Amino acid sequence: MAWTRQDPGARRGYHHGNLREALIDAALNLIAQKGPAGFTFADAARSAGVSSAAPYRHFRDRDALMADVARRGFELFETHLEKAWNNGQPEPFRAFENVGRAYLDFARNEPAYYSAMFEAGVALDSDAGLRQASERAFAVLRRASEALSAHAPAERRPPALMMSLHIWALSHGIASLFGRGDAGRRSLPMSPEDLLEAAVLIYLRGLGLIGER
Amino acid sequence: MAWTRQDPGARRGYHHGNLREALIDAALNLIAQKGPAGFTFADAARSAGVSSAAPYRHFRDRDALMADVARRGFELFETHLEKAWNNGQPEPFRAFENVGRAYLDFARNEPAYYSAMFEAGVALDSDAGLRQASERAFAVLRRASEALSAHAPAERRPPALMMSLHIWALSHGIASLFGRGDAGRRSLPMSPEDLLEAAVLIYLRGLGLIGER
DNA sequence: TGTACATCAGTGAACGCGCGTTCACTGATGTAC
DNA sequence: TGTACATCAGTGAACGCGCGTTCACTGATGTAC
Repeated sequence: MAWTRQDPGARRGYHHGNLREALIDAALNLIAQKGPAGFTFADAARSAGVSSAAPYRHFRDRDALMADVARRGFELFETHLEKAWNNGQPEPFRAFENVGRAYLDFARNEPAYYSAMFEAGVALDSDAGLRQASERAFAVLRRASEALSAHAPAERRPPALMMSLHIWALSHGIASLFGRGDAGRRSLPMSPEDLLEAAVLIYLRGLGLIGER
Repeated sequence: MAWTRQDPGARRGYHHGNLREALIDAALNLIAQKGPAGFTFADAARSAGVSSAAPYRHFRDRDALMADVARRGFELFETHLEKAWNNGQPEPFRAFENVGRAYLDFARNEPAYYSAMFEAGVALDSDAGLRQASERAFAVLRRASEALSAHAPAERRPPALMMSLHIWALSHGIASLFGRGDAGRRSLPMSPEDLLEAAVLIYLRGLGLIGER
């Protein structure tokens, strides 16, 4: 837990040095432990080893902190998805599946970010940067869908926006129902990854983007 | 707000008469207004017009109340889905789409139940009846998938369990991302219903359960 | 290089508030005879 | 039908607690000259 700097001796002097980051790390830990509703402003201050008044130097209130966590989450999410898509390399269909897997990986490995992004009830309009970050993450799905859609004959090319919304909803549904790290609320006869992969294959076949097996 | 019996004059005497129900109604209202984390045990008591100690006669704590709300939600959900499925009448594919629409309707019209069921972090094991109710609701999707799957030629009949999990995840994903009453967080170029219907059609085509348009 | 000063980023004490929970109590209801 | 009694379902006062927030303050840092 070195990053939370609970140890006063670790500080460089009177000033914390990096309190803003430390508060965000503390929030992530607390969300991961107790759920998106399970942390307070005072909690975060305590974890970071500062007085309960200190966070007000960096965030207006708990919601502002939460919104910042969500924004960072979307930015991280975007880079993960982008890396998985890898410009459609080595091959678009394979890359598309990698994106799906990256989606589930993120939900599982970063449950705190995922909660803040999708479950904490943070209003997307609360911060312009937040909405932008959210849209940039979605844009990766959209670009991937476009690249795949372009493989279809022109006369029956599926609309890429709709396609990306479908994939998003499917991934999100599987992630929130079955794919979370801690809870794992419902048991499954297969892994969330296999479940998603099967669904995407069926869906793409339905679009005529891949052959009849 | 007659159902919350805020008016002391409406009570029949010293006893409330129906406090358990009133507390659940109060919880539903408060969840709908302020989100699943946005109500307290004391809040519910106040809404029902009783002292803050009264709820302890009916629920162990706030979580127990929440679990009961979720259980009732699943039961209501089941009856809605069952009614929409209507034993596959008048025709299985049409009935299947009705189930999808009923799913979204429920999420939109009963956001408080939906929150308690899927977003409040209620552990399914906290109550045996809760898990059962949850499974019975899912069983409707499963039966519908089986009926549809049976339409395929025996040698390439899709596994109904997987199919129902896919439909569930898709519906849940669309409902939570786009289909909620109050927030409506993300705007769409089409209605959630149309989005789901399109996805289901593509999916069923991918399974070979409906023809190539 | 040194000094004076402005600004920044913390402290810690204080406050009001609402929540959860317990407790002895009491009015209302149901039932045995 | 009436009475005595047990049980049920509330009251209301009290408590300790932690949260959010404000405030005057002060040590640390940066910068102009």
